[in-house]
Amino acid sequence: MTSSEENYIKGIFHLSQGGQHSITTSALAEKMETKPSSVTDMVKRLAEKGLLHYKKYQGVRLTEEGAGHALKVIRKHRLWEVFLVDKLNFAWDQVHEVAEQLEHIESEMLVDRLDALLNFPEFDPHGDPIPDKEGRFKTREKKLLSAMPAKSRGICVGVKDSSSQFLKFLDKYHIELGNTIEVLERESFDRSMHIQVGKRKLQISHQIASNLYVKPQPE
Amino acid sequence: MTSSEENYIKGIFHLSQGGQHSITTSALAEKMETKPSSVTDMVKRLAEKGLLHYKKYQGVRLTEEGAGHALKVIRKHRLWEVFLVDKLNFAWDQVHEVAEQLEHIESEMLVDRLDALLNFPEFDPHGDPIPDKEGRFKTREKKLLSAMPAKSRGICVGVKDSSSQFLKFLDKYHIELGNTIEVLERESFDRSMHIQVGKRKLQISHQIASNLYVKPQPE
DNA sequence: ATAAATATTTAGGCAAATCTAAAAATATGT
DNA sequence: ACATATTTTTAGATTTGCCTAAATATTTAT
Ligand SMILES: [Mn+2]
Ligand SMILES: [Mn+2]
Ligand SMILES: [Mn+2]
Ligand SMILES: [Mn+2]
Repeated sequence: MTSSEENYIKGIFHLSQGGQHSITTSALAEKMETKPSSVTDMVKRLAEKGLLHYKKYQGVRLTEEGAGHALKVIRKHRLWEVFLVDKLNFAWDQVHEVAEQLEHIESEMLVDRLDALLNFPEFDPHGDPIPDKEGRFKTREKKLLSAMPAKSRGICVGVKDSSSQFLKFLDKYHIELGNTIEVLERESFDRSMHIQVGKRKLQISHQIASNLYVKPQPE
Repeated sequence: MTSSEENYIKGIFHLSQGGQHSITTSALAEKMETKPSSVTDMVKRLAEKGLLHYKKYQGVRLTEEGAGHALKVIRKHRLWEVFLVDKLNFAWDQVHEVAEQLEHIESEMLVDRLDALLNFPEFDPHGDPIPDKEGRFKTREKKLLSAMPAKSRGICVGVKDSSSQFLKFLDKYHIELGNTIEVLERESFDRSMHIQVGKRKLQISHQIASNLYVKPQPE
């Protein structure tokens, strides 16, 4: 399987996580930053190889085999991200591009040994779950901070937007995965929020709150 | 630069180390395990990009830029080999294939941090020198064991053949880089040698002796 | 229900990297 | 020197992955 094929499979997998049964040509074209005609070409090849189901004008859906392959690529991507952060001291906004390359390296031994070196991490630096050898991964209860009511608390467990700009913004305000965040007050006018992170109080816009995942805490 | 282009540049660089001024199309075709006509195509493209000098029927020679690029790829290849052996416990006969893939990953930060993680190694698991950031590398005096006279001693510092079969053969007889090897006697008939490795005495064929490099020791 | 807008596919082309077969240049042997 | 052998290049095809423009199917709006 080529890198390009793997990227398409991964793109389809991610779009499928959004709940849709079938992924349209145009949605996939947008995701892959390519033209719909190129997508049609590629999905025909992938259907040929048994990695997805494709009927003209009906969009695509991964086969078991296709989804399995997607999970392997995602596993590699996220393990490499952990490696870059934990072992090479990359910042969490610097790892994605390199992981995009490393995820295509073929060697089962490499992946498994890397997994062991990193102590079998269950989540990547952005809070996304890492599939194990069999493709299984932990899910955890999480809600967008923007969906949390006033007076509630949660632990920051992930980001929805993992762009370098957003991650650097979080760094600037010292918001990290693992922090406890309490919602002090919600402004209905602009949907901004007053929150407390550890001892610090700050006000964040809706845009920020709607890209941070928290695990709601009791009490 | 594509992986394929990098592989050609690396192939030419290695052939050039054998002393020839100019590398012929057929020599390169053999090295790259491809057809001469494919080589002609590729070297035209590489000449176009300024990575090598090419005149029809005259063979090729790397430019400064081409050689510099080759050194970068070789640096990455050998650093990754060290990583696989030192950090992921690969055997020295298992690293080459994976390093062939990893050497094409593009990220200067990755290479430099990896170098640091490994404590700036100067030689790879097969005894080959690792170029530094500027492309400079240590050379050390080394001779083929087959060229050592009787009663002489040397330290095993490298292999000429780094095929998995040869490396596994050395493992089987517990011959490792760093071992002191003494030549006890040379058989002129079949050119086999009686050697002493540490406390152990053994007899090795010319084929083995002519693929092991030693650094001659005084006395 | 029909027309207009939108989405998707097809057709035809291009660049990279490979191949085979044929042509051209170079090297070798008597 | 000249014929023969070898090496190298060219010509033409193939596959992957992409493009643009045109054709076709589907969806939406009147
Ligand atoms: Mn990523
Ligand atoms: Mn990630
Ligand atoms: Mn190697
Ligand atoms: Mn090596």
